Formats: sequence, structure tokens, C-alpha cells
Amino acid sequence: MRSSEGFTGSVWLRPPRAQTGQPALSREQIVRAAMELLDAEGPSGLSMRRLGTKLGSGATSLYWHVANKDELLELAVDEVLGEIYVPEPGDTTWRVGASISANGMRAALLRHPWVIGLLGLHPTLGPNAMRLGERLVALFTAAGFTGMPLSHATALLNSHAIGSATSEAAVRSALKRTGKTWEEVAQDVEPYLERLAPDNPNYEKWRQETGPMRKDPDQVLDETYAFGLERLLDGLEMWLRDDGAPAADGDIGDRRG
Amino acid sequence: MRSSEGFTGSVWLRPPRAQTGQPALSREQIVRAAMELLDAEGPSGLSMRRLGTKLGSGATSLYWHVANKDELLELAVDEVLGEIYVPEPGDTTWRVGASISANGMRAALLRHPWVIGLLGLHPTLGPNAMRLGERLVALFTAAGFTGMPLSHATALLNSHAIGSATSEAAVRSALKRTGKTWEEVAQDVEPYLERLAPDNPNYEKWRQETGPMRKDPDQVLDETYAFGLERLLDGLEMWLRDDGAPAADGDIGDRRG
DNA sequence: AAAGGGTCTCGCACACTGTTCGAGCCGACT
DNA sequence: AGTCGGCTCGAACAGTGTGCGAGACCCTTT
Repeated sequence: MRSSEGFTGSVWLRPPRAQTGQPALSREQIVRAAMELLDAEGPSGLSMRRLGTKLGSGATSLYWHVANKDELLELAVDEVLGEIYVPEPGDTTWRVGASISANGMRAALLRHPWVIGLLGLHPTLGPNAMRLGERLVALFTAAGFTGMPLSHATALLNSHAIGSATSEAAVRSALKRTGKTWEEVAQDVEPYLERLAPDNPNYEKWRQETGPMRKDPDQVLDETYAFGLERLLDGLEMWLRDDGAPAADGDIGDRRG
Repeated sequence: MRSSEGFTGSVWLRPPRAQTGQPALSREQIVRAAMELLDAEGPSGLSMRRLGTKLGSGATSLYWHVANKDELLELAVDEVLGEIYVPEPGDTTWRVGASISANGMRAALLRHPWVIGLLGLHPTLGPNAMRLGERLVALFTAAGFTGMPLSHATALLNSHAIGSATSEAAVRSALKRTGKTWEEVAQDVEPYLERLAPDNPNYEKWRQETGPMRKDPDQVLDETYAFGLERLLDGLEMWLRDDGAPAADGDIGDRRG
């Protein structure tokens, strides 16, 4: 069986295995252990052999419960999505609900940064991903969205969480890997920036005017994310008010500039 | 030398190698060839040995020009960022300029989907990434942004491009991998969705009301991206008009809901 | 009680990976 | 003529994902 010979062969669409013997090893257990390895040491920390010994069993035993390393990773990704909480429509404002959802997604991705590199490989349609979709649809329906724009709006929210988390994970991993502080890194990069300064006049000017980073990177990254989220929610709210009802179905008014 | 013992050891901060002998192999050539392999066969298609034979040289010769496979990938990522065009401030409206930039970023990421999985690993500060930053600063400065909000605004634009491209790449890669059409995939997934239907009432209802996908996935993905971009630009424009001038420096007015 | 069959574990083996090391080549400068 | 630095490369090492087939265990049927 080829590693992925179609959607029909995907983990999610395949019926689960029957189970009568002595398990000693279960899919959930394997996935959980894999996540622990990934959280602790990143993508390179997970190998089938290491996972096997961590579970006290042979490496190839895993292949009874999981077709593939790829499939194992898919399962792990869905597991992470299961950590995200999306409020019920009645619990709060739509806007706050959307914020909580996006915050949760961002937090989950930053808690398990290895997920970020996997999101672009397969569409995740595991049960937790579906539940996430369900809850978001509920939230945005209650807010007044319908049809394709509803799907577009939830996609926008997710995109922001994913995109932000990607950028954040990059700098966070650099800080962690080097073990340096924000100031030390800034000092290291300084001469490089100065060498490039003649080519980047606008950036340099902005950098001079804004001055050195006074806040720690956590706070800056939080603010960057939060600022974007507010702008995006403003945009959605505005669309809901202005164009939502009248132009219910027709073409979207993009490329208007 | 450890693979990455700090920012000081990063490719970008290290002075380039002196060069007098007979090159026969150059860093640019290597990076270009690596990109070709990656574009053609994805991340698993690139191995140092294959890259070596593609260039007609021994695999280990590459290690003279490049410290690492990781470093090679960093160089390739920056190369991709070099394909993105950002208009000059005077060329168009700010809004159109931002759209063009984001469109370019999204297109570049979809042309080279392997980049997506690498963006979260290291912050890219190669020359092309810097140039990108420079141009965006120019564009957003001309639009009236200053200080931290300027940085937040550009980050938002990039996040949208990255996040959208991630989601898109997932479905595009699935379609390509399985070789199936959109309708065939939908048919494959159908029974799974119906099995989960009782748990996802809102999603199901939305699905029923919206009806089957009439358009091809390219168009749907384009629309999703474009819708999000417009909402986001609306939000930025609104902020620029309302809060931009008065609250120039202080805390950002987030968490307002 | 015996036989059969499914579930599950696992050692071996294969092809392949990234990377180190040290030997050697070749052109240029002294 | 000799040395030196840039550059190439083959051999080797430790480690990877995974296919295969032998077996162990337990439940069911005869």
C-alpha cells in the first residue's frame, strides 16, 4: 500500500481496527507519546525507534496501529486542534467569541510549534478539526454570516492565527535555540543591519525613530497579534453591517481599489 | 561547530568566503538547483546526495559552500522571498500597493509550497527578506503609519498571506497527490461527513444551505483569500482614519470588546 | 482437548539520510 | 621550486522509515 494513494486511504476515512487481543499499545497512547517527544525536542526528536523505546516496545510494533509516520503526525495535529476552545454563540458577543477562538488557536500552535510546519502538508479533517469547524460555523452564523462569506470569515480568523503563530514561532525558536536574550540578539544583528542600511533607508529611518525595543519580545509579539486581530474583526464587523445583508450571494466586492 | 550555536553563526551574519580557486560550484548555483528539486518533488525530493549528482559533483562538496542542509534551506527561503514584488509608494494607492504585495507573497508561497513548512523554524533575515521589509515600511509610511503600529500592520498583511497560503497549500497538495478532481474528493469525504453529521449540526445546516461546490477549488480559494484581504485592509484603513493620529504612541486600543 | 484463526509484537534487513574526516588536487603567489 | 589556501571527493558512521515473516497470545469453534 502506497503511503497515501488517495483520500479513500486517509486515516479519517478508514474504519478503525477491530480489537480483541491484548493491546499493550494503543493508537491514543502512541499519539500522546509522540506529542511529548515533539513538544520536548521538536520535529527531529521524533523517530519511530525512539518512540518505540519510550513506550517500552519495538519500533515496528507501532506500524500495527499507525500506517505511517506521516499518518501519526496527522493524528497528532488533530490532537492539538482538540485543545482549542471555541465558545458557544450565546456565551459572549460574537466579537469576543471570535477573539477567544483565535487566541486559543494561536496558543495551541505556540504550545506545539511543530504543528506549524505540518499544517501545509495535508488538509486536516480529523474529528477535532471538524468540531472546530462546527463551533466556528455556529459562532459566525449567530453573528449573521451565511453562505460563502461565512466560510471566508472563519478562514480569515484561522489564517491570522496560523500566520501570526508562524512568524512568532520563528523568533521564539531562535531565542530558545540560541539561549540569548532579546538584547543580545539585537546586538548581534546590529552590525549586519548597519551594513545593509544604505539599501534600506526607509526601514532605517523607521528603526531610528521608533528607537530600541523597550519591551520584551513576548509583549511585542502579543501586541502585534492583538493589533491584527482587532483590525480584522473591525473589517468583518464593517462588512457585516454594510454589505452583509444586501449583497448576500453575488460576487464579492474585491479588487475594488 | 554545532549546527547553530547562536545568531552570530547565522548565514546572514557571517562574512562570505574568499574566492580565488576554480569554483565549478557556487552557492547560488547550489541554491538554485535545490529549489528546482524542491519545486519538482517537495521537501522529500531534496537530499544532499541527489543535489550533488544533479550538479555533477560529489555530495560532500556542497559542504564547502554551505554549512548545513538547514542553512541551504534558509538560503532557498530567502531566494523565494526575492520573487515578491512590492510597489513603490508613489506608484499606486496605498491600498492597492498592499494588495499587490500580499498577492505576490501568496503567489510565491504557492509556487514553492515547501517554503511554508520552513517559515516557522528560523526568522529569515536574508537580503531579500530585508528588502521586503524595507519596501513595506516605505509603503506603509507613505500611507500614514508610524511607530509600532506600522510594524503591526505589515505583520498583519504578511500573516494573512502566510496563513492563507498554508491552508491553500494543504488542499492543493491533497488534490495533486491524489490526482483526483474536486468532485471526486467531495464524494470520498461525503460518507465520513454524514457519519459525523449528528455531532456537527450547525456545519451540516450550513453545508445544506450553501449547496454543493459549484465553482472549482482554485476560484473558491482565490475568493477566500481576497475576501479576507479586503476585510483586513478595511480594518487598517479604518484604524488609520479613526485612531491613527490621536493615539499616536500610547497603548494600542485592543481588547476593547 | 484440540485445532484454527485473528490480533498484535518484534528482530532482521534494505535502501537511504546528513555529516565528519582526511586525503588529495589545482592554481596562484613567493 | 615550493608552499599555501581554495576546493573536491570517497569512505565511513550513526541514524532514519519501513517491508517482511516468524512467532506469541487469546478467543472461538469443533
